[in-house]
Amino acid sequence: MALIERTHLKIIREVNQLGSLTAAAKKLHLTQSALSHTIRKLEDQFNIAIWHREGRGLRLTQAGEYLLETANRLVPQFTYAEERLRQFAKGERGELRIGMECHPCYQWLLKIVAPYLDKYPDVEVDVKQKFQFGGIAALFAYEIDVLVTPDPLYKPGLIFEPVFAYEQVLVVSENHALCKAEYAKPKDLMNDILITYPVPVERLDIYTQFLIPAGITPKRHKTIETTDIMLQMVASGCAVAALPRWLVEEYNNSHTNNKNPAIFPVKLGKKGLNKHIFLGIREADTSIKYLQSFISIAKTVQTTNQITN
Amino acid sequence: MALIERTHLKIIREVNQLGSLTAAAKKLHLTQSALSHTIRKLEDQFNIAIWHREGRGLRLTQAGEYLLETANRLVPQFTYAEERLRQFAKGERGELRIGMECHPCYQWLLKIVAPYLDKYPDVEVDVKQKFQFGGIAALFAYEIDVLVTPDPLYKPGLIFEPVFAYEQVLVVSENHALCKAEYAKPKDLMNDILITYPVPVERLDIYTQFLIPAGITPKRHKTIETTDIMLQMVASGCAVAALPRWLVEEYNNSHTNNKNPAIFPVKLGKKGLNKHIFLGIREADTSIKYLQSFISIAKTVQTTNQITN
DNA sequence: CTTAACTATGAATTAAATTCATAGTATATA
DNA sequence: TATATACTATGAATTTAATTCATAGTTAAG
Repeated sequence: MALIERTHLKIIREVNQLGSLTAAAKKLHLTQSALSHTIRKLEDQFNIAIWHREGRGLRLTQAGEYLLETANRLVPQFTYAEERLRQFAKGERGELRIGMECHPCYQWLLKIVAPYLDKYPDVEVDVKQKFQFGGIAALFAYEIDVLVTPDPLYKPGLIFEPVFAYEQVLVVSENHALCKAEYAKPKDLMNDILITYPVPVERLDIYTQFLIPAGITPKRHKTIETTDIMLQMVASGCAVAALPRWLVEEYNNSHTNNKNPAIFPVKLGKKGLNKHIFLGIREADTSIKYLQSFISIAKTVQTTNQITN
Repeated sequence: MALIERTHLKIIREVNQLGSLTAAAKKLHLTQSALSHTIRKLEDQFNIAIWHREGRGLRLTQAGEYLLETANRLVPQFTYAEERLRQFAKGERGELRIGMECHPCYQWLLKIVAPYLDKYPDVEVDVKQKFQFGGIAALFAYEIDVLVTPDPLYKPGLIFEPVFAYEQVLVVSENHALCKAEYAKPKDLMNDILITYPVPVERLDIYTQFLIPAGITPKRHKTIETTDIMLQMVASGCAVAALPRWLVEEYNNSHTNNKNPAIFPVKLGKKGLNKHIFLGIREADTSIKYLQSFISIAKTVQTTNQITN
C-alpha cells in the first residue's frame, strides 16, 4: 500500500506556487506526465481528489488544502535536515561531550572552549565530571567524546594525545616553613593538613608517587571540590595542597594586587613531580573534523599558556 | 541526487525501537537486506554514518541521533495526515462554509448546526453573510460551500434543493389598524414606516411582489440589520415589517409571558406571499457526504419546526 | 475557429527498490 | 575453544515502481 511521500508534498507545494503541473514539472526536473501520474496514484490510493480539475486549471480541494498546509510544514524540515547532515559530514556540527578526570584543568579548558566555539559555532559543547565507571569506560560507552586525563590507558579503540606538560607542586602559604625551600620531602608534610579533590587516593599523585613510597601520611586529609576555595585555604595558612604549578602562578598574578596573601609552589622531591595532560578519544572518531580541531586548539592554548606564565 | 525520504526515517525509528535491522525489517515487511541497502545509500549520498557498526550491533552516530529526532517528529505527522485523508474520503471531515442570502434564516440555521455538529464533529462550520458579487458567485468562486437563499438560480454546475416553505407576512403591532385584518392591501401601507434588512430593493419580495406591482410606496423605508430589534420596533408600534410567519409566532411564544406587546402577522394580499428557502451547492460537491448530510438534516429540522409552530 | 496552454492516460522504457544468496563478524554456549 | 547463533554487508538477479513518450482531450484567448 502506497503512502504519502515527500514527493507528493513537494509537488503540491510547487504546483501551488507556480500555478500549473507543467511549470512545477519543469522546476522539479520531471515531466508533467510524471507529476500527474504520481498525484493520481495518491488520489486513487486514498480515494480523494487533491485538485478540482477545471478545464486547463487546477484548484485545490479541501483535502488538497490540508495537504498543502502539511507540505508547507514538513518539506522545509526535510531540506533543513539535509543541510544538517551536510554539516555533520563536513565535521562542522556535532556534540562534543568533554569528560574531565583532572580537576584543576577546568580553568584551562575554559580558555580552549572560547576560541574553539568561534571556529565551530555549531558544535554543542558539554562538560561532564562524574563517571560511574571512570573516564575510560565513559569514552567506550559513548557517554563522552573526549576525555581530559593525566592517566592515559592505551587500549585498542582509544587514542591518547598529550596536550600539555606541567609540574605538580606542593602549595604552601607564606608562613609555612617550606615556603622558600628548594624542594619538599615527604616527612615535611607530617604535621600538615593536606587538601585534595574528592577522588580516590590511588588517583592522587602526591600519595602514589610521593607520600606512599615513603610510608608517610599527613596530619590530616581533607577534600574540597573547588580549586578557588582550596587555594584560599592554602593562602590562609590552614593547609597545604598539591596542584599544577601554573595554577599557583595564575593565582598569584590575579590576587597579589588585592593584598591577598601569596601562595608558594614547592617542588615535590628533588626532581619534582612531572606530569602530562592527555586528551583521549575513540579511534572511530579520528575522522571527525571538529574533534581533531579541538585537540589541535588544545595543544595551541597550552603552549601560549606556558610562555605567558 | 537522492534525498532523505520517509522510508529512511521509518527505518531509523524502527531500528531504534527494536534494536536491530533484522527485527525492523520484519516489522516493516521487508528484508534485512532492503533496509541495509536503503540506509547505506543515504549514508553514501551524504557521506555520513548513521550507525557505528559494532560487530553485530548498531549504535547511532551523532548524525544518526539527529535523524532519529527528526524521524520522531516527522513520521507521526505523515501517519496523522493519512488519517485525515481517510476522514476526507469518508466525508467526515471538511470545511462547510455556509453563505446566507436570507437574513431571518439565521435563527433557523442555528437549530440545524447543533444536531449537525453532533454527527460531524470534524467538520468546520463557518457562516458568511456578505458577498461582493452575490451568493451564486460566491458558490462558483469557492468562497462558500452551501448557499441559503430564497432565490435559486438554476445554472449548470449548481444544484438547489428546497428545504422549507414559509409564508412572508406583514408584521404589525396590536395598535395597528391591520392587526385583526384578514389580509393587507398595498395601499394599507401608504402611511406606515416599513423596516427591512439592508439589501437591494429588488431582493425584497414585499416590494417586488406586493408594493411595486400596485405602484405604492410606504411613508418611509428604514433598514435594520438585526431581526430582534426589527421585531421590537414593530411591537412598539413605530413601524411594520415583512418577515416569515414562523418568526412572528416564535417571537410571540417567547415574549408574551413577559408582558411585551404582541405582534400580529397579516397576509400580504388575498393569497398571501408564499416562499421557499433553498440550499444551493456546487454539482461537483454532491458526493461529499458531510454536505449531503447537512442538506438532509436541514430538511428534517424545518419539518419539525412547521409542526411545533 | 484556430492557436496556445494546459491536464490525463495507456504503453514503453528506465530507474530504483527489493530480494536472494552468501560472506563476514561478534557474542553466547557447550 | 570450537560451534552455534544472531546479527550486518554486499553483489547480482529480480521485481516493482517511477518516469517518459506519444497522444488525446479540454478550455481560454486572440
